[in-house]
Amino acid sequence: MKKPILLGTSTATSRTPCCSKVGIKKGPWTAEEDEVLANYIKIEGGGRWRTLPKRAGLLRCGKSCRLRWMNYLRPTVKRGHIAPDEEDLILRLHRLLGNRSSLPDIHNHDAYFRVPSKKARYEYMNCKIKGSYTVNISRWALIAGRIPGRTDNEIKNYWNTHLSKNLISQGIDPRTHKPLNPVSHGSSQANQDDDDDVPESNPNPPSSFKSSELMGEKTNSMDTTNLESHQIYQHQQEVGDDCMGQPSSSGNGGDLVENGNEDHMFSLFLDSLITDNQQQQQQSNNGDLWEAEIMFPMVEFGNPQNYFNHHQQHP
DNA sequence: AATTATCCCAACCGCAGCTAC
DNA sequence: AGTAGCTGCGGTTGGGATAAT
Repeated sequence: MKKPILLGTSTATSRTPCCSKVGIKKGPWTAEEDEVLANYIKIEGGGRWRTLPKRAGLLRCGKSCRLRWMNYLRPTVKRGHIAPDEEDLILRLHRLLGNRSSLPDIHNHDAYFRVPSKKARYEYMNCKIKGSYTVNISRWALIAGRIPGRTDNEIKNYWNTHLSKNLISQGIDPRTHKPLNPVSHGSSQANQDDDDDVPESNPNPPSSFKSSELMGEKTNSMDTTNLESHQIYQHQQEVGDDCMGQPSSSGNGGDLVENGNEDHMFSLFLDSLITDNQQQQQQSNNGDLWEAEIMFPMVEFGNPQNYFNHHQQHP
């Protein structure tokens, strides 16, 4: 159901709609519109979405243009079925990243299991570096960023229509990746959290897992030499916001070089998590997700570097 | 063959934090 | 400091495609 418009909020009252509803076309795009949009972006570049439709001569709102470009018209977008290895990666990344509401409050580790404030969540998801460099690492975008040619919308749709149902049919809560009926796995674990709405992603968060260590997911490059020979991992560079090389409003084009080391480190860290998660599943009796979750060893590592070092020492 | 049910995904919507002024 | 506009995200919907009856 549609959420009610909160007229009392400052944003709701002050914001003008993204487009004038009068004369704006909605619904499926025609081939002609696609051509106009693609040609325009090819020549003029993307960005400035609000004014782009007028400049391009389209009777669409900017958001619609952006969405059409990002999810369909971009040359790097891959069409077709999700491959099994892609599906596997989506599952593992979703387990690692959890639901949006389970993202840890990085500024208050004691509150790790509580639903973080939206502010904290935003700061976690858009790690702000040195006041000018923000990198969006939201869940679907992050997952999509690991799968070349796939968009966050596609990943999200695939999750909602396929993977979540598969998990439910296996008796697994797709939100928490834990059994829907936790009794069979021991009540102490299942009921340790009084707040039923809060998934228990990582019972032992890294103590120094701070924002500066979470960055660069969508734009970084990576060294895959020490990782599993998974073809997917090797094309991460394609994933970035390819708005024709224009920096986004959030300043993605900022301190990439300056932060390259941390950027690289986080990428390696995430890959380590993925690899480790896969190993845990293999070791846990044909992929018993519940057992693998319990065994997840983030507690051993105070920060991503330690975690990564460990994996290099114990591949 | 016709009708109904279900699936799937492209597209829409509102929200919230950002930057610019 | 306050406000307006921009961007991008997650959640949701509508309708076409397909399957079942």
